[in-house]
Parts: sequence; structure tokens; C-alpha cells
Amino acid sequence: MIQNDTYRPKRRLRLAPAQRVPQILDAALQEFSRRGFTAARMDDIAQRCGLSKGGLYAHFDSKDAIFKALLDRTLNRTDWAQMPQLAAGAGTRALAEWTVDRLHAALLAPDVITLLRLLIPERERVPMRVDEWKKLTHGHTQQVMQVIQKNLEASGRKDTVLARHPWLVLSPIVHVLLWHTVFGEGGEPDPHYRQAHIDMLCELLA
Amino acid sequence: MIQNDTYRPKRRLRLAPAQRVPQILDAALQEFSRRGFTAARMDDIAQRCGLSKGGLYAHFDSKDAIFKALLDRTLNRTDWAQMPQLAAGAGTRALAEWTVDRLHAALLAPDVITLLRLLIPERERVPMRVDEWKKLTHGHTQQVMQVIQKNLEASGRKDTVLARHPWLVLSPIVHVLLWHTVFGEGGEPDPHYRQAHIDMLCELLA
Amino acid sequence: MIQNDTYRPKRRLRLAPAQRVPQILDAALQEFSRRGFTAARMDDIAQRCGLSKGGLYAHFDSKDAIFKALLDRTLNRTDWAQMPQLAAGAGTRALAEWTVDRLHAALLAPDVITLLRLLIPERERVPMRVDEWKKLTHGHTQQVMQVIQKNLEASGRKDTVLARHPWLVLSPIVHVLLWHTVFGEGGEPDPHYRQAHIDMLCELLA
Amino acid sequence: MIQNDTYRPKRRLRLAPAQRVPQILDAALQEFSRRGFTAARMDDIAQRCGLSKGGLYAHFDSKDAIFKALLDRTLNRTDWAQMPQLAAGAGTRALAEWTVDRLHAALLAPDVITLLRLLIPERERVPMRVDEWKKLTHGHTQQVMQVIQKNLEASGRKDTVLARHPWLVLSPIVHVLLWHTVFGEGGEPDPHYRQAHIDMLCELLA
DNA sequence: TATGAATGAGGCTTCATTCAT
DNA sequence: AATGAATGAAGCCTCATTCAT
Repeated sequence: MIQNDTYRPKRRLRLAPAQRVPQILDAALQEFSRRGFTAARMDDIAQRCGLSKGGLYAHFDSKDAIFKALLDRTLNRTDWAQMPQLAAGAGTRALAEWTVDRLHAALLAPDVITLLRLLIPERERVPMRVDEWKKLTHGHTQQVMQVIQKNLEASGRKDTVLARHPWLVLSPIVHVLLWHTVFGEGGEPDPHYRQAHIDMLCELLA
Repeated sequence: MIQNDTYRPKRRLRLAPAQRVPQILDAALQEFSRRGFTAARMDDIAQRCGLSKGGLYAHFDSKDAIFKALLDRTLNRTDWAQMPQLAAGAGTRALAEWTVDRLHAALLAPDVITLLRLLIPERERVPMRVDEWKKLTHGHTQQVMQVIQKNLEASGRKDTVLARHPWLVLSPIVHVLLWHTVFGEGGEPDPHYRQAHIDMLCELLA
Repeated sequence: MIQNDTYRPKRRLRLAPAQRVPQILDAALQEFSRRGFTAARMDDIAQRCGLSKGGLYAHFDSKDAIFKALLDRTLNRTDWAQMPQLAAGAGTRALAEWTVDRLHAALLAPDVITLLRLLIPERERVPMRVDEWKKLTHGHTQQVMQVIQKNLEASGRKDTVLARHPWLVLSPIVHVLLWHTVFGEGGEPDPHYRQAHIDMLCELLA
Repeated sequence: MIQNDTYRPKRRLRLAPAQRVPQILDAALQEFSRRGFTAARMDDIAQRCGLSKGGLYAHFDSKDAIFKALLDRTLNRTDWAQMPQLAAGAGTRALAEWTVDRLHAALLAPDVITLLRLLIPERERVPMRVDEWKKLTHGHTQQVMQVIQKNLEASGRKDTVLARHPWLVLSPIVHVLLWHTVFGEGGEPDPHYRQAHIDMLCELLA
């Protein structure tokens, strides 16, 4: 018997969770970083990954669950830890270039900016994730700073600023990072910021 | 139903707009920076300044109007432009100290951090205000950079990194600013960041 | 002691109720007929008569009180009853012209249209006032119909339609009245509706 | 954000839009004509069609959208245009009866009265819909007037009032329409208004 | 009388979540 | 796994009314 007085929904493409979940997280990342967690709508996330609102709930229990899964995925990216080593005995400029390029890869990745935009307004909601991120980036940049410090010690220059305050090595690129985070891709403080950073390190290492 | 002697009619203090509006903006700033624009509730803003929800609407047409008025007020603070001049003929270290202290006053003020936290998630809603802020801070730090550049030119050192990329002067403090913005007052990359910044400038100016 | 931290309102023109009340009722009539009772705002009524919102409450206890006072005033207009008498022994055409002009004065007055627009949506709120209005207009048009009937009887034509259904005398002008009420002043079914009405009566009286 | 684990919504019938939308419009028509657009509450409309307040928004974007859809539906009723033709060679009285019955069907339908009551207070909000209605009724009555005019021309009576001002044909029934609109079903100016109208037309056509 | 800031109930609308299909 | 109509809590905003001035 045909029941045309009750509702019969359309059926669309059916994907396995392994395919769908990353799509959802991608969509969520964009919506969250664009409008903030609260203002982002499940509808928009769904639409962005070609799903209906209810479809999200086949994979996640709540908006909050998406948010947490998103942080998990982003913070557990293993490739963040992969870093080519510097050839031993490299010169000062080579050291500076290696340093800046490593930092660039680590801190100016689009993901980092997006995550930063996401974490800043929500840092009180998820302080533990902020801590995770702190450790991650810290551990990451720590490697760079250690290479610098070893190099300085090897050349007997324990009294430089960089030796005493190794975080200064990061400052120019963090400066650019904040710029991007606030003002978008449109402009850096200096389009030649890579060269500026390298030059600065050279002067401080010399 | 109220029928005991603990009943106190709601106090209805009437203030002129000139008094009330700043109170509302203060309350809004706190709520907005605590929870973000979207998640902040008119009820909370009202309560924070001792007003009822509807009372806000005697002074502002909408939540959005409050937000914009708030940005206007913060961005039009004249005291941002006030900066003591550096005594002529000061030495390198004095120059560095003056520079760092000026930048600290300008960029590490609580207002700046609060505004930054507010603008990042809302930058797409109020792009013009973001531009205003960009110009403001740019014009502001420009003064510091000019003092540095003049000093370098005066001593014939046109070829330093700072001469070519004066924005590097700001980087350490911007680094700390981002740190505060994300991680709160809890920790800087280095508690002696002022000394680090000064030392760095001394090395680069020497 | 000067209290400049509390609010001190401006003082404006102070009128006696005898002046102010009619102004308020005029303003209310316009707002009510323009937007309906519910949608009309006290603010708009106040502004339309150069008063502040609270000022209305010095004269009326509530919006409803204004509405009722308005109906009272409009329905009690004595001038509605004033009607020049027709010279005895006038011809058919003179009778028709007198009739149409009387009806025009009574039914196409701006007040009537405005009141009609007001009563139609609110007729369930104030059924007694609708009845009053019914009696008023009925009593009013009754006079016209009586003149017609007497004339028909005098000429021995008791069997005409108009003699049996004297309300038909009003129909053309009521037709125009409804037109105005719905479509505004912009257009009648016929710009020569007066002539049409007179001609119709002449034919029916002949 | 709702994070209550004991949340259990009431279960209700799910209907396809094709079923639900007419129900909503029916409910809206009743509420709007009972209380006027502004005073009608979404809650009441929802309840009247067995829906929750928010459920309406799955089908309509706003209260205004419901109002406009309602006008669309009512104004697009095709059966308004359907009219039986008059047998050729009918006598004067037959012509008058046909005319009055057609007009009665067209203008005294409950829908028309309801729509009229609705449009009068909202005519400034939806002037275009008022125009539509004007055209509809005009086109409709135009047919009646044309039949009358042809008949008059056929009998060589081009100089009658009805020939010059055909809208007078409608006047008695418009009179009754306004009466109903204002005073409800309770009473016409004359319970034999159909006979009166027919008689009047006979006299004017004779 | 008059002002207009303030109140608070009430309405419109949004949106995370549910669930029959 | 997916749809989308439906729910209901919660937020924004309106506006009649009050009241300190």
C-alpha cells in the first residue's frame, strides 16, 4: 500500500566513516575558524561536506564532539615532528637558513594559522588542548633552539643573546604568524620576511 | 509571588547616557572577550552593568551596535599616540631600553590583548575595524622604527638588518603578545623577556 | 550640591489637557488606521503629536484608553446629524443631487474611511462600538431614505425598488467608500461617480 | 547550547511539505483573520496545525513569508475565473438573476470577506498584493459588466446609466459585502438583498 | 504636565538535537 | 549511513508601562 501522506526522504551517497569523518573535520575546521565555535552552525558544516544536518550525527554525537575530534586530529599530526637534520659542520648562513625554513614549515603552515584562530577564542573552553598545543609547538621549536645552542657552544659563544634567550630565534616568524592570523593572507609586515629573518640570525650568530 | 519583608523594589537608578554608555561598553568588553561576540548574551552585559536586558536598548539599537561602538571607543583612544621623545645623543643601550619600553606600553597593554582576542574571531564581520586597527598599530610602531632608523643612519650603519627590515624591532614583543593572547597571563616564553629584547637590540645596533 | 551623575530630563511645552487631548487623539487615529491597533506604537503616536512617550500617560492610562476615547470622540461628532433640508417641491433631479451630496458628506468624509479602516480589524475587540457606529450611520442615512420614500409616496409610486429597498439609495456611494478604504485615495471605480449616482437615482425615481 | 542528557522531544507526525504547507496556511488564515497579522502569534498558528513553534520554520522563513504565501494561494485560486455563460436570448429578468448570482458567488464568498478583513489593515505592508487583488476582482466583475453592456447595446439602449457607468451593477452587492465585512454575518441591510438587487437591475435595464 | 531611561513580559527567530523513514 | 521535518530551549528584540527627575 502506497503511503503518500507520510514523508519519505531522499537517499544520497553513502560513505564509510573512514571517508566521511575526515570530510566532516575539514568542513568543521573551516567553519569554526571562520566564525568561531559558537557561531558555526551544524547546517553549514553539513553543507560544506555535502551532507545533511542529521547526517553528521551518524558520525559524531554532538557539535562539541566534532570540536574535540578536530583538535585531536590537528594536534596529533605526526608530520609535525618530522624534521630533517642539519648537516654537521655547516656554516652560519646555512644554519640560519635551515633554522628559518624549519620554523616556517612548522609555524606558518595554513593549519597552524587556522588552529590559532580557533584556539584563541575558545581557549577557556578547552584549556587542556591549549596546553597540548603549547607543548607541541614548544617541543617542536625546542629542537631548532637546541641546534642553535649547540652551535653557539661549539664555537665558544655562550654569552650571546640567543644563547641566553633562545626563543628570540622564533620571534620574527611568530611576528609574521600573528600578522597572518589577524589580517589574513593579504600582507606580511615585509614580503622579504624570510630574508630578514635569516639576516637577523646571521648577525646574532656572528 | 512576593509577600515577605525581604522584598525590595528593584532599584531603578536613572543615569544620563553619558554615564551609562561607558558602563555598557565596559560590560560588553568583558563579556565579549570572555565568551566571544556570538556567545555573549545581552542579559549578561545588562546584568554586569546593573541594567535590565531591555534597558540596553535605550542606548543601543542592537548587540551589533554595541560591538561597533566598543571598537570605535577602543580604537579612538588618543593616548595611544602619546609617546615621550628620546633624549638626543643617547647611547645604544638607552636607545634600546627606550624602544622596548615604548613598545611594551603600546603592545602589551591589557586592552591590546583583549582587542586582539576579540578581533581575531570577528575579523570577517568587521573588516573595516580590523583595517583601522592595522593602521593604528602600524602608525604607532612606525614612530619607534623611525627613531631606530635615524640613529642607524646617524652612525653610518645603513646596511644592518634593522635598517633594511625595521619591523624586526617589534618581533620579540609581538612574540610575547601572541603568547599572552593564546596562553593568558600565565607565562611568557621567558620571564626576562624585556632584558632579552633589549639585549637583542643592542647586539643588532652595535 | 550639584548632582551631575543623575539624569535630568528636558522640559518642553506644557499644554492644558483641553489642548493636548485632541492632538493625541488625532495622532492616534492616524496611527491606528495606518497600522492597526496592535501594530501602532505609543512612541509613534507620541512623536506625531510632539510629545514623548511618557507624556501620553499624563492624559491617558493606557493605549486601550486612547482607543476608546478615540472611538467616543469620533462617534459622538454632533455635526454628523446636521443636515440641510431639501426645499419642498423640488424636482426629481434636484432630489437626487441633494441625496447624493448628503450621502457624500456623510459617508465619504476622510473620518469615515479612517474609522472604517480602524473598526474592521478591531471589530471583535469592541463590538459595542461597532454597534454604535452601525446605529449612527443607520440613523444618518435613514433620514435620506425617508426623504426619498416620502417623495415616492407623494407621487404615488409605492411599488418602485427604492420604495421597497431604500438602502439601495446608498449602494453606489458605499461601493466607492469600500474602494477608498481598500485602495486608498488613488482611484474610484469611476471618477464621475457623483454623476453616475445621481443619474441612477433619477432613473429609479422616474 | 543544549547539553541535557534527559532531553526527550515530543514525538509528532512527520508530513511532507506538500501536506504540511496547506495546513499551515489554513491555520494562518484563521489566526490572521481573527486577530490581524501583527497580533497573530506564531505559537497559535503552530498549535492550530499541530506543530511546534519552531516547526513552522522548516517550511517558512518568517511570519511574513507565511502571510505572503497565504495571499499568493488565495489570490491564485483558479476557480475565481470560472463562470458559466448566460444563454443567448435570455430575457431581462433572467439576465439580472444571472448577474446577481454570479456576483454573489464572486464577491460574497467567505474567502473574499476574510481576505478583505486581512488586506485592509495590512494594505501598506503589501501594496503589491492589494494591486493583485484589485486586478483579480476587476477582471472578474468586468465579465459581468460586459454581458450587461452587450445586452444594452443589442437592444439599442446605449444611453442608460448602466451603459455609461457599468460599475453600478456591482454596487448593491458591494454594499452588502462591506456590511458583512464590518458587522459580520449577523445582518444585511436587507435580508432580501438578492431580490432587491435583481429588481434594481430590472428597472435600470428596462 | 513632561521627559526619557528603565523594566519585564512576550513575541519572533535560531539552532543543536532527535527520530521516523 | 543518510534525510529532513520536528522539537524545544534559549537568545535577540519590541514595546506598553512605570517612575525618578
